[in-house]
Amino acid sequence: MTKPSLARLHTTATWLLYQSTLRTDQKSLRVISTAGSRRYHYSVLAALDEFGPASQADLCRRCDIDRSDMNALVNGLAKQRWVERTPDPGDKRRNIVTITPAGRRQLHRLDRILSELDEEMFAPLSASEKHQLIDMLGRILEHNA
Amino acid sequence: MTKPSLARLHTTATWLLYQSTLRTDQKSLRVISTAGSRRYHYSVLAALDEFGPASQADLCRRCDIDRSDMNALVNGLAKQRWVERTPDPGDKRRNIVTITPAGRRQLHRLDRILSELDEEMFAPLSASEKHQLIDMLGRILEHNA
DNA sequence: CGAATTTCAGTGGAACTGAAATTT
DNA sequence: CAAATTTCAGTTACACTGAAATTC
Repeated sequence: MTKPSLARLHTTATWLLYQSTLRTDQKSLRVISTAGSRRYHYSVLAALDEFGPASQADLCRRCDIDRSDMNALVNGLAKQRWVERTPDPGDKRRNIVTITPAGRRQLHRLDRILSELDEEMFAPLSASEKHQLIDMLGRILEHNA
Repeated sequence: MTKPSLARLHTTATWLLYQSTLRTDQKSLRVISTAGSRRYHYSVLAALDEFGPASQADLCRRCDIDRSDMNALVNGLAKQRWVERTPDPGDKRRNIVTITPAGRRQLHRLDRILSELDEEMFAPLSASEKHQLIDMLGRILEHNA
């Protein structure tokens, strides 16, 4: 579909942000699901890869994901054998979640398809513009945290 | 919550776009609902204000909203007396949707609170940066339409 | 005791799909 | 007949809430 031509919607950043996300999101969800994953598989696997094994609560804080959703996420990841969930011997409340070699492969698969998609969807921007966009979004994110 | 510190997520525009929107959206939904509206009340009322009475299908095309959702939207707007839905005498398949004076007042209310919010949420950006962001998002929107 | 962790049940707005009924 | 419009029923992913059970 073409973008709406409504004057006032086109001058509000919130609206443009929402609509842009809607469109980039549809595409990214499509390629993520063809890879057998969901959106947040990426951030959880990335967190485990970057910081090592962690409890679910740690992952929640690190990825900014709700505890309920994290539970369901780890269920799904464990079913695919992309992570292992083992009880923490030092603290019986906790699970320790660890990424598996297969999980790392899936992470790299997601790395690849998502960066391809990123290039495709932001193709109209020059390299410096894209860099600037990333910088601005990061600041917006922090400001509205 | 603070933003996740994951390295790769912070360099992908798609991800930052999604996360930024998530946060700006929570706030805008909150103020919209305190005004008694839903997100798309704004675009539908704006379209009626800007282009005059229209059929539901016209509104769908103009606002890029699904026909099912448009139906529900017009139901809600009509219940609040912000629009009137009358059969088109010239084409019995169609409804003609018209904005009421109360609808115009609601539109201006939404205009006000949304532009205030827009300023607040994008406060970290300078005027020229914000202008540039709006320009870039518009191009992304068109490119991924 | 209070606080943290995991887990489960459920809610709500949103985007979308498919199909029926009517009219052009 | 095909195409357009409205309407309804239902699905899906997601963000979130509340609460229970366990452990620190």
